[in-house]
Amino acid sequence: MDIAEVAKASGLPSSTLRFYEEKGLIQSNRSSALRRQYGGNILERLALISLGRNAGFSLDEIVEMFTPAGPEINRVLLSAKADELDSKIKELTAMRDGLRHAAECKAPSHFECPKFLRLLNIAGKNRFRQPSKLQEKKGKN
Amino acid sequence: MDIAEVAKASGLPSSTLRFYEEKGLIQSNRSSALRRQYGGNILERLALISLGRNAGFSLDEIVEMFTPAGPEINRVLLSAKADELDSKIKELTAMRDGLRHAAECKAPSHFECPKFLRLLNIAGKNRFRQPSKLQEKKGKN
DNA sequence: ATACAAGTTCAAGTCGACTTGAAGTCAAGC
DNA sequence: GCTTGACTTCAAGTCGACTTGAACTTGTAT
Repeated sequence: MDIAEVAKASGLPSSTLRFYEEKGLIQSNRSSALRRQYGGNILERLALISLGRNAGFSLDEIVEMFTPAGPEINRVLLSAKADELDSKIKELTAMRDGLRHAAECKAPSHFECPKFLRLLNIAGKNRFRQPSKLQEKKGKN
Repeated sequence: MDIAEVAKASGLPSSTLRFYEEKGLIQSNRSSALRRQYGGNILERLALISLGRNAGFSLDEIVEMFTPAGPEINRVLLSAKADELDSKIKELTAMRDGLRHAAECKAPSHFECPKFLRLLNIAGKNRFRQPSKLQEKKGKN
């Protein structure tokens, strides 16, 4: 597959594909002179990347997961990420319920409805400055 | 409360408080010459903002929710946001389960384990380019 | 042979959410 | 009356994830 095909099939612009390659997220072999050619698993890989991004991972984190740097490290990382997702899910659930309520509540300002606030407080364990933002500062090299 | 107190109580640097004010997220009355003074509800408001950010709303979206621009519009917006959160929650849940499995799975590369991939595909309804990124392009005036 | 489309590199620009820096204001303490 | 320290404004910088632009090479069509 050449870059245009992959771009079309994935919906990603070719600039993004080049950028991902530069970041080490995907690979290509240069068939002819300098043109990129992609293998059949490229779409699956891109889907995975997109999924990871959707779940809140940074590109750097996704790179780390792809390359099994250390066998132990990755498992720990994965578990930790799962835990983060778990609390994020709880938060979003509370937020969703709060929003649903607010959409039906007749309080003048949604954000001042006591029921709404109570719902939100469930998620508000980590108020203000979120301590784990799902992507930590990572300081590459 | 002056800005230092709010900063300490909220954990937000004063630069952020000024920035939020500029964006219209919070207000202050200038007591003495030019120094900001904040009312008692400021912390609640900041908590709400933080919560919204955590849930994936942009600052512009949060501003819109605070100001009841049109009574109908906001309800619709809120419902729509709740729906978005709902699908996001489903995605994250699948991702979390996938990660949990991967953390225990003995496949060489986690992202190549078929069970992991199957789990992820549940979330993969919207593969690649995510169509609603939870923050839409909004083009302010 | 030449034009053209599609690829390439590399540098710079964009966007949201802040942060940082320079330069100035002001009340309080010495 | 002058320093100090906490505030102020405004401009510019940062960071991640891309996008855009300029300049260049290549394979195919005319």
